[in-house]
Amino acid sequence: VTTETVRPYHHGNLRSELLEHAERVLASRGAGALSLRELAREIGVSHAAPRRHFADKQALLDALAEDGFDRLGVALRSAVAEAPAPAFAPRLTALAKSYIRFATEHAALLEVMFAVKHRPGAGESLAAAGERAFEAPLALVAGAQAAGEIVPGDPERVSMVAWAALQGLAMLANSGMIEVTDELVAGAVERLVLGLRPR
Amino acid sequence: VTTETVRPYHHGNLRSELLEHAERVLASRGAGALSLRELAREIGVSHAAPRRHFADKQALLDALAEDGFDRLGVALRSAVAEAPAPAFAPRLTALAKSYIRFATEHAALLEVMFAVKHRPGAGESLAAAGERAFEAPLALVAGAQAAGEIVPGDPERVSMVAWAALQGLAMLANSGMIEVTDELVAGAVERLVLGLRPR
DNA sequence: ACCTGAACACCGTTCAAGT
DNA sequence: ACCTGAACACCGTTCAAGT
Repeated sequence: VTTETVRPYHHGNLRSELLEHAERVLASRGAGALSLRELAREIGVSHAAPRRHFADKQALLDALAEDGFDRLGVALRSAVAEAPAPAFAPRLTALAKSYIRFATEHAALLEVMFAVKHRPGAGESLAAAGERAFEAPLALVAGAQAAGEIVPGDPERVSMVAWAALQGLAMLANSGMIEVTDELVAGAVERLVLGLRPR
Repeated sequence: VTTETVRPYHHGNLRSELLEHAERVLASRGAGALSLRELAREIGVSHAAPRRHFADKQALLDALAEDGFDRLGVALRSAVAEAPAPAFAPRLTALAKSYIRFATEHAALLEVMFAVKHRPGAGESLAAAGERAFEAPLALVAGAQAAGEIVPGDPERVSMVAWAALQGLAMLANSGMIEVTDELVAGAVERLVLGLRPR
């Protein structure tokens, strides 16, 4: 009996504490440093305990990715809302800067989010989270199409180039091959907008 | 004394055999399945033997990445050379298709090539290989600029959007989030070319 | 329902010793 | 110079057993 609070046998919120610690490891030491045993050790629980909440390591990674998509969605939504002007170009610029910021500030998380092969099983709820994150960008494109600001056609198809370009910029930046500045992002968006002009 | 050839104590070309086996594992089971011990086992050498040729696992991955960049460079060079017409658009299309083909056919290798953080140390020769791979695309852009086909300016900066877009398409395809067809690539290139038009 | 402890089959890395 | 064998400190996963 010490002054410390006694750890109950039933931890109570092990799942969320695992995710919390995992995110800290991800941010500070990268995806490669994630170890279920270490997480359990730090939380003060047996190495087999996480098994109750995540079937395996991949399940934990999927949960982290899902959470990441949710947070990305919030960032993108507010970026569109807070853009300096309601026209397409300024909004896409705001979106792009927000996306690049998120990607570079959460490099390891992004790696997990876009890890090769969204598994067919877990893909269910993870894919849904991914789609939700990109609702704001899609709505922006659809709106600009309705206003005749950009080329018509399937919004997903039309916005694919822009989406891919941002994804690529983020990735190249994170792998240390280029340095992404707000200026470079603005220039890239300018060309993307030109490419999407009607006619 | 059997009919088998006797394994000499000094293997002779352990380094290249390690790389060869590693690439097979990469292609068939992904980067996560790569194990130095397993490679050594399959080659028939002790688990400590690879240490002589690769300081650690990362050194092997770096060597694989460097080789990957070399092969990508070959593919891109011949794509430009074999394009249907010498103008910018058809050549960029050929380049894009070749890039996407390489990326999707060697998904795990691409993952290794663009793994987060090109380490400061090994980056030396790896970064050089990366730059060599993109010489052909850069030359294409510079040539098109000289011919007045696309906007002037630093070729690296000008081609960044296109490069990033292709990288993004490849990555999204590899992570199973989109399906990349030749048609989609052609459409993306079309918009990129429009965005690069002078004026 | 949730967690523990021991066990299994792996890892990467190091290092004295062999040829 | 190049490789081996044993050792160290880890992993993820499984499963009977505890509370």
